[in-house]
Amino acid sequence: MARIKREQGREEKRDEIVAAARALFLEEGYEAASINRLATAAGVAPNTIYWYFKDKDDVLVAVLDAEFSARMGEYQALPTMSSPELLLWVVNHLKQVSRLVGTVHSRLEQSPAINTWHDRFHAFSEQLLRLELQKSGIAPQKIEALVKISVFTIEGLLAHSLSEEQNRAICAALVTP
Amino acid sequence: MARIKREQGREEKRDEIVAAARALFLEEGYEAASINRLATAAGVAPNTIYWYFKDKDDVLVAVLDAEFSARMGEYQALPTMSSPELLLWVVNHLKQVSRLVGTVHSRLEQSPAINTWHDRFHAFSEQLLRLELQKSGIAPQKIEALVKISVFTIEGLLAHSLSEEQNRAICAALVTP
DNA sequence: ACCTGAACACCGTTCAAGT
DNA sequence: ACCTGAACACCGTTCAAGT
Repeated sequence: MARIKREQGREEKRDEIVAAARALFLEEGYEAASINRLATAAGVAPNTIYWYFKDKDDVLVAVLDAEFSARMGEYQALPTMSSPELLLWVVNHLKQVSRLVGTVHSRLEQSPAINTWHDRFHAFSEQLLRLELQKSGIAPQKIEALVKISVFTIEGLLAHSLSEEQNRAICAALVTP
Repeated sequence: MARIKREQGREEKRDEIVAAARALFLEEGYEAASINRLATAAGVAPNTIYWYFKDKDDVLVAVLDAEFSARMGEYQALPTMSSPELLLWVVNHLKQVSRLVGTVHSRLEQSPAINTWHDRFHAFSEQLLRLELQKSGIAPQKIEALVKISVFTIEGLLAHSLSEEQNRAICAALVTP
């Protein structure tokens, strides 16, 4: 009993740190959000972070995991859409966490953990896109190239923010050749 | 006379630091290449760097400028190519400095100087691409979207390294819809 | 004008010590 | 098991002092 209660307490504390980290990483960016500031925001001593996480990148992975499972629910509850509409929805949705997307790309080289997370996320996203493009009747031999081009375009739209009209035109041009 | 000679000496010293920085940034990455290591490589004291450059990002801008003007010559001396061939040439060429490309994107938020350089480079590259696409007879109303998609795809190919065949297929799919 | 030694305020992380 | 104060080795940058 006591053991179970203690375990729950641990999970909750961890979640608090993750929530504080998500907010800080989005508001100030990963680099500017020091362990010191994060610890203050979460109400613990700086080195306490290391009781719950291996290092700073491990905190980032936890934030990404939480974000991913939170947003997957919304995706699955989505009504049927055309392919360009769907792409635009994804772009606008990810735009709210585009700072995290940028951080992931900038940490790829230096953190194997982030790299692994990134690979998994890409494989997952590409599979979703592949199914979507198959449904919309694209020529099969072009699908693989189009999947990559679409993913790269989504990343580009997130990194260099354009107007809503430009986003729309680009998503439309992608899937209607 | 003496003044001119001293000015040349300054330029040469600056160029030496830039050359050392280019090598270090490519070998170890911008973040890992500390001012200390850079100073050692260039044979000066760490704070001497600050006599020639405003800050570390200013060194990066100097490296980018040098790289840009060095590579522009090769581009202009290029024989006539089809659009997909040209895209592939650019990708393979930029791949040799893809670490610099990644660094630029990861510093965009934190450095106004890098941001300015990045904007200029994008404007320049997009103009080249626009002319190229006009020559190859793409429908005019689709050119702007295709320019962006092409740029984003080039960036994607540099960031996530794929096989040569995949690169070729993707470049071909881009300009032959 | 050019260069430096020494210091500054920070960073992520570790460790011995407490409960 | 959980948390901390104090320290470690680094970082980019600044400044007073030298030539």
